[in-house]
Amino acid sequence: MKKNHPLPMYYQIEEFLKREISEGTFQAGDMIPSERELSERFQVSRMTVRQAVSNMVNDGILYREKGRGTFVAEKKIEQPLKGLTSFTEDMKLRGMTSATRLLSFDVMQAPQDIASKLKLEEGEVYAVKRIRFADRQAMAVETSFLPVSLLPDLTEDIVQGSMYEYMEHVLDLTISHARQEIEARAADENEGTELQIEAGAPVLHIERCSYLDNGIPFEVVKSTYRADRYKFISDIVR
Amino acid sequence: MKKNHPLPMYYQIEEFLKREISEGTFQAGDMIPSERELSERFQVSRMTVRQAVSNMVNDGILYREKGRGTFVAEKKIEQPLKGLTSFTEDMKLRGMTSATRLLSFDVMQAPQDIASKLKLEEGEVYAVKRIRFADRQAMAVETSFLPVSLLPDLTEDIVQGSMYEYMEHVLDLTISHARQEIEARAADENEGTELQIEAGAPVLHIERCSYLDNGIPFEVVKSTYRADRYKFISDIVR
DNA sequence: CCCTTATAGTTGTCTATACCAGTTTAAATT
DNA sequence: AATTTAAACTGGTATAGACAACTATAAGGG
Repeated sequence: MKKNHPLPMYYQIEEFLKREISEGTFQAGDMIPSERELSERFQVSRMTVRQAVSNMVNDGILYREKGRGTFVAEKKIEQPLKGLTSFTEDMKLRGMTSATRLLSFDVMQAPQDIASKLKLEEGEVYAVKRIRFADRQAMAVETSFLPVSLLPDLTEDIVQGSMYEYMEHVLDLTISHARQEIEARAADENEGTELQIEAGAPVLHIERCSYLDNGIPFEVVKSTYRADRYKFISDIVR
Repeated sequence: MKKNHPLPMYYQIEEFLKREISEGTFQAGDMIPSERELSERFQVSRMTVRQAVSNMVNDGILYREKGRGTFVAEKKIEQPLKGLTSFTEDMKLRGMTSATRLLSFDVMQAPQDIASKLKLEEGEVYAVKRIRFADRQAMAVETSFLPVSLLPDLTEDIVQGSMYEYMEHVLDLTISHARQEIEARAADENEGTELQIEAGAPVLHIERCSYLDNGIPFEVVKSTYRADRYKFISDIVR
């Protein structure tokens, strides 16, 4: 425990508690040391301990009972199959190598439906069209629409790499959630050519609108996946 | 603002802020008064104001930017689109009337893939095949497999009604979560006849394995939806 | 033996203050 | 006028206490 600068004390206490839980020192249902005890052990004020514990309660790792103590919660459902992922992350999870070919990168006036989904009165969007490859085979064709106002300095280079990475670590934006619509379609001529399948073959069409933690929508993606190679998997809770 | 007993001060401050937001005094993107200003206005310490604001930040109503201020978030997505629903519930949410026609109700030795997904060494399952209608039109054909061991007294009558209702309220089982695989296919002859579409038309095929809160799988459902009438919608978080 | 009553331990709420780090604005300087 | 600097904000972290509300346990009285 470093008392001075490096990391906030409450954060170090969180890490200590999480380590003890993962190592089994504190098991599900066990009471952890009381706030006063922890504050004495780490030589910090009780409010600081409370901040650490409160964060973990919010994360569902601990729960408090007034007058009794603070306890370790049952471990949550196996990591709910990380929900919102980029194509690159998704393929990695499936153990496949991914690649991308940029078809076009334009700035345009937002089409009606896109503007409404991105809540833009009027405004320009980037339109990024890419073909996604998995294990060297065309898997999907994908068009992303992003507001220029949010990402003023987007370049082709960034788009070629991991855009989520760029947004989260360079621009310091936090990606929060998305709503997705999935339907089956027959491939049209264009999609057929791009995905090297016959027109009329079934494809999986996914339209996703993603949001930042402040609730602002930042991306609409329309993807078309080859149905013979791609299966969409998700976990849901009741 | 009552200074003494009735409700905690931080709670009253939360209510004040929520009211101002819902009345439009503070709109999405607006900065709310600073913590120091609020603490002076309500004659409480800044830490108390922080507790109110922190709760609302955790709820996604507000967001903080260090050095700048605290702001009202865009109003969140309408109800997080209840995840795991039955066909009946799903159609109701979409504002459609639903109906079901039972095609067959059998007890059989579990097929290989079903047995493995239900974690049955060997054992019998109910196989329930149904056509689902929405607004009087065929929407999907669906086959459910359920272990006889878990639902020894399942009857045709129950299956005709709401099975989730029966499980949760009669058998007192708690349905917890499910994993779903979604893919696009071309309808085969059978599906075409049952759904009144041409063979080869695109359909959405969904396979779902559902679990109780104790982790035991209790149902595998294979559904085929008409692509021209059904779109699968889900919310996901990062 | 059962029931009541202290008592000690827990979280819940709150105070008044302090300093830090980042952002914006206004003043001072060039 | 443009640039730099300083001041005045903002939220982030932390202290050292205090009393209230609730729970479990141990002591005492019937």
